[in-house]
Amino acid sequence: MVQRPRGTRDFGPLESRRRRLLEQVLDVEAVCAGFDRVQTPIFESLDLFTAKSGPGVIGQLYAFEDKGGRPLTLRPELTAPVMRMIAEGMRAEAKPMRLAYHGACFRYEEFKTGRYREFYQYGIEVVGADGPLVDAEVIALAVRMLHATGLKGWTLRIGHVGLLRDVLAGLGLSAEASEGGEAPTATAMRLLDKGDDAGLADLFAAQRLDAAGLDLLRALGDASGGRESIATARPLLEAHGLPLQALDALEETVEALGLLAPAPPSLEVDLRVARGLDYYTGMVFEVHVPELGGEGQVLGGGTYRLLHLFGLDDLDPSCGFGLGFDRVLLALEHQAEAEGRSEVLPGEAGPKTRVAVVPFRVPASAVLPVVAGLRDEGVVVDLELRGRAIGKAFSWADGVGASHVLVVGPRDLEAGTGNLKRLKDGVQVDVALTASDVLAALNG
RNA sequence: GCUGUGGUGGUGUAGGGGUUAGCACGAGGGAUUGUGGUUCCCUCAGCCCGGGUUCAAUUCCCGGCCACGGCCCCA
Repeated sequence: MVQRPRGTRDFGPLESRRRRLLEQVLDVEAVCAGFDRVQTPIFESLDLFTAKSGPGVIGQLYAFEDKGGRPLTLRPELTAPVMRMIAEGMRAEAKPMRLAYHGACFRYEEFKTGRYREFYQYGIEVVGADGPLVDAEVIALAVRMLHATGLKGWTLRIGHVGLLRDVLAGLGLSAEASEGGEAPTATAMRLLDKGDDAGLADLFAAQRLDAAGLDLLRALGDASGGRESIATARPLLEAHGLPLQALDALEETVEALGLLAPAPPSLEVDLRVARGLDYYTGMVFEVHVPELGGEGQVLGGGTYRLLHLFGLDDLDPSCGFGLGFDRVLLALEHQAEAEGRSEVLPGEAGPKTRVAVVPFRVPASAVLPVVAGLRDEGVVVDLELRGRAIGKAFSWADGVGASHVLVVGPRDLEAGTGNLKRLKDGVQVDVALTASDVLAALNG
């Protein structure tokens, strides 16, 4: 028995329908916010990702060579390919560009719930503009999308790595990497993001820095909560003579967000959010759900500089986010189960009218015109293909989820009619064998 | 990368060193050659893979693979 490769999944009819619905829900929000869908190849040049993330990523890539020896890889994410596409063919587009995308990505790593080797990402990018209003538009779209999916209980955390870097530099931490190590600021941001206070204290001691700086970081951490934390942070920064522009921008963003999107179930302005990636330069944000344990982050993004890698310095910085399609779906499924709902997304059960047409001991050609005619009208029609006995035909119709059965046997054929039975209550009527008559009976 | 638990028909399960490996749902056929979702009968189909211990392994041991969790990581 050949099995599917580790970390991959099959999606049956119900799951497929659910996935298409979720994608549609996200698309509606993206389109209404002026975003256009784009698509990039499933595989790319290996260089594209090593340029963005360093050579260390190769270990987690499905990398290979084609027959000409060209180094390629299945894409591990979608942001870099979209940036590449912009550099390659969208230089003449009106700016800023609002792009949305969805597709499979591949990472070779241990998989578990919410984490697969083949996984799906939905994302958007605003390219060619930056500032508090852009940030607000991006977060607002994320909020509107999650809101539209019906997801509950999620937490939005907004931070600002530019602000954080200012603070750390102001406290005397160097942004320069020591030989073979990471920069002290980067270490500090990682520790802050994890909430590792002891680690921070060690770092300050090792760097021979004033422990008063630690107190400031703790105070900023304590200031994290709702949007009022911005007001709390302001005097703290002022007291240390640190710049306030980033904080002002963040305040403007949060204010605009409140006007552009419904209030999230929980909002935290948390200046410790660091996202761990060094190409983020300004506002950063992420969304967590409680259902997924350690894999609870379902969305993340922010303002970043990547276009300069493609010679488009003038388009930096940009802003966007990636949404973990699989994780959002998992969280929705968990929530539906907890509430005893069988439908995870509305409408996933399929069409309510579905006609099973059974040619019973008559040539199938006698019913084919009405099958085609009904399909022309957009009715979902199943045709019995195995010449089953009448009783079995009904069992089959029930099994495929038909709402009605249209039986055409010798007697009907002679009269030019068929017998339409509504399975729900067993009501039967004879109808002429034309699409319009059957349709009328279905609606009546 | 570390670590915990588990793998019996398609699905869900019972059992257990020697068994006709049980049950339910499912699928196919029949009772019922023009009316299903009730009933009855028949059929289909299973001990994850490899090695070891043993007269004998689906059962015990080791390894692998797969699945489900918790850390590390997560562009």
